[in-house]
Amino acid sequence: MSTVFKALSDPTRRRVLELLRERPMTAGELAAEFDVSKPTMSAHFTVLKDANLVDATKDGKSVIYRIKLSVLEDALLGFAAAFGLCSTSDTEKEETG
Amino acid sequence: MSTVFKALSDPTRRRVLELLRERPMTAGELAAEFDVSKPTMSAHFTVLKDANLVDATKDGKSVIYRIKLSVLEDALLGFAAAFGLCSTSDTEKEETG
DNA sequence: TCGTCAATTAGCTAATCGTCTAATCATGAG
DNA sequence: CTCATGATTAGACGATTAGCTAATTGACGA
Repeated sequence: MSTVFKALSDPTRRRVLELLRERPMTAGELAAEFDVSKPTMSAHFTVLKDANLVDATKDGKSVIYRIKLSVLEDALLGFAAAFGLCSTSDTEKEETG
Repeated sequence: MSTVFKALSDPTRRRVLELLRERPMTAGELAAEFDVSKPTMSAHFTVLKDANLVDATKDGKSVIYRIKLSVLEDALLGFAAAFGLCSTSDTEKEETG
């Protein structure tokens, strides 16, 4: 949980996720969208991988990154539901204490 | 946005929010729930205040903290909605498109 | 086997974070 | 005013973070 929020706390990484929401992209394609060096982007990818928010698969010389929406959903909506902020079908509960 | 996610990235601060979800509490009451020093807790409160996730009001010698659910909701659900994970503005309704 | 390209690792720096103790501020009681 | 209490500020310290350049790895094509 901490790793997810930590990953989301950086604007660059949030933007990466938004880009991946459109379609899977290679590390190079993603890096081209930002003003920082490729090694820096690689570090961001590692943070996202550690948070289990993206999936990396090798394709020839490239690495294709895909967003894992279910993990993002679990973290965000699960946490929100704990505060009664969202009704995720089965996650609604009544804290009687 | 970054400040909110950064605030949520620490387990102590998430727990503070969960406690405040039950009822408003003073800094001392909150600090008593954790194993860290009061100045450390005060620093956590500052992070939460900077993220606009809590509100602090002075009451005599004490300071009462209250959660600002609407801000948490805005950040979490707003971001989730950007990924099609939750309905945009109707928390009652199902997906409207 | 080489050379090239995509990506990551290695090594470094500056800044930020979480934590502590000690000191300070602010309020209410005597 | 003086003291005690609740809370924050000041200052320090180790760990982590985001960033860079340079070097390395891994997968092609010639």
